[in-house]
Amino acid sequence: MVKPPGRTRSAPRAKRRAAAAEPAAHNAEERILDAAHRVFLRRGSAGARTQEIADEAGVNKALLHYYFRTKERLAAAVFQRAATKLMPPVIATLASNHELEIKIARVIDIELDVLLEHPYLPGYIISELTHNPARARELIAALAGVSVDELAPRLFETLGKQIRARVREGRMRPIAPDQFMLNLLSLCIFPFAARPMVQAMLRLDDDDFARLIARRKRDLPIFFLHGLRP
Amino acid sequence: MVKPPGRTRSAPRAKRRAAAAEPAAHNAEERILDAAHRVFLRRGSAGARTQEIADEAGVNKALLHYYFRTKERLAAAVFQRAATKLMPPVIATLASNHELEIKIARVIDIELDVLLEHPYLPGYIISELTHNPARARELIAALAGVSVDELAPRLFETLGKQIRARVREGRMRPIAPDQFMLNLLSLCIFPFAARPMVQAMLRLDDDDFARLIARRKRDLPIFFLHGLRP
DNA sequence: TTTTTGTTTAACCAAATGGTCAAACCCAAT
DNA sequence: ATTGGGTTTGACCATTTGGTTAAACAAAAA
Repeated sequence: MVKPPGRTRSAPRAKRRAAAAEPAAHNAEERILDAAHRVFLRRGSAGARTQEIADEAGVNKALLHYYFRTKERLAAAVFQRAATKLMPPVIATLASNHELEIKIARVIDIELDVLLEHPYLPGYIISELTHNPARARELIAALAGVSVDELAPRLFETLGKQIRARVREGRMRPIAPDQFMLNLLSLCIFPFAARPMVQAMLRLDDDDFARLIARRKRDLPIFFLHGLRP
Repeated sequence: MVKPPGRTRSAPRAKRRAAAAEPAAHNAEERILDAAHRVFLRRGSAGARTQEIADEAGVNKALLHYYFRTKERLAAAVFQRAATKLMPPVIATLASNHELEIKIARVIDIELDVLLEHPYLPGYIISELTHNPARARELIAALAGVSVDELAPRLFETLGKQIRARVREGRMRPIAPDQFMLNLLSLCIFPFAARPMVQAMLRLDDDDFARLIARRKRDLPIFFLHGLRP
């Protein structure tokens, strides 16, 4: 007598219970989403099992179909959530009105902080996007609520303007804004995306890796700025 | 009466037939491996289906258990093959005795060429490594046949020596060899790893993307070298 | 207290999936 | 022509997996 199959599910609104018993806390829907996040991130959406998610959420498997109709929808929810955590900070900073040098320093600082806190996001997102290119649309949609048609041009416009100004002053070589951004993001994100490879190749434990990133946080701004000098 | 279960399978050695009929050519084992390569790359090893591989190889599903005992082993074979295509060129170049500036130019040139030919390798490898960290060992083992204990030190030693020389000449800021390599690889590989994201965000079709990479091929060496100047 | 409404579960189910096996097949050597 | 070994296949199987359903539960509304 519940949930006529096909209905869009009006979000259940339970909100009592500040801290529950066994697993963590929160209401069931959130616990499921959190568990799904963990499981999807370590297994990928093809490798993730609904049973494992249910177990990790301390919940019956059927309940996760009650809240999220299908595994696919749950995966989409997790992906959106992950992408939202990763991209907006950078976009916002790059689109801001700060001076170019400040922007660079800020993006590096912010991005590396976010990534240190969620080291496996890049690997997950890249994996997801590689095996499910359709997700790219969801990603850009989630970026800021605004469409990419609106955001990207504005971002590249201000960025390009700033670059041209620096070039006129003779303080910078010309560079296309998209290459500018690509270089910046490459240097920040890649080490995390390739983290297992990096750790294996350089024989680093987790602490070593954290130190490596800390060093990058110091060095990258200079490296990047010098790279653009005439 | 064939293949006693548990035996390691002595590699079958059929080698006649220069060009066969339907699918492509080659003997069955190779066709299977090729098909597996394609399927694993686009679906990931968790998402890949043995049936799809068999179909794409034009072969009965049982045959692929005959040649590769399990899906897991087939996946390992494909991974090794993929990793081998991607890493050795760079390693060899970096470990060579060329001048540092030449090395940089060469690595960028070679790596971008390889990646243009196999654009989805980075995404696949990162995905695989993220969801199956154990593969990291296989990777470094496949790198050159030599163990990482042997290769990495030699590589970083010559690299470090060259860097220190340049620093002494006042032509370069000091930088740790691992950071040097990480920066170089980041700038080369990331755009391919994040290709779906990049294309969606910058609204590029495949040709646009190829042009973007062509431009990088010109710009990266200068960017990288300038980044290291004092 | 009884009803009602949203939540949670145990028990099931059909389809998909990796894997097996005995038989058929092919081709070279006897 | 017969034999013998590697190769290929159709049919089959046990499990796993995403998904469903009817019933139980809990707490607020009547």
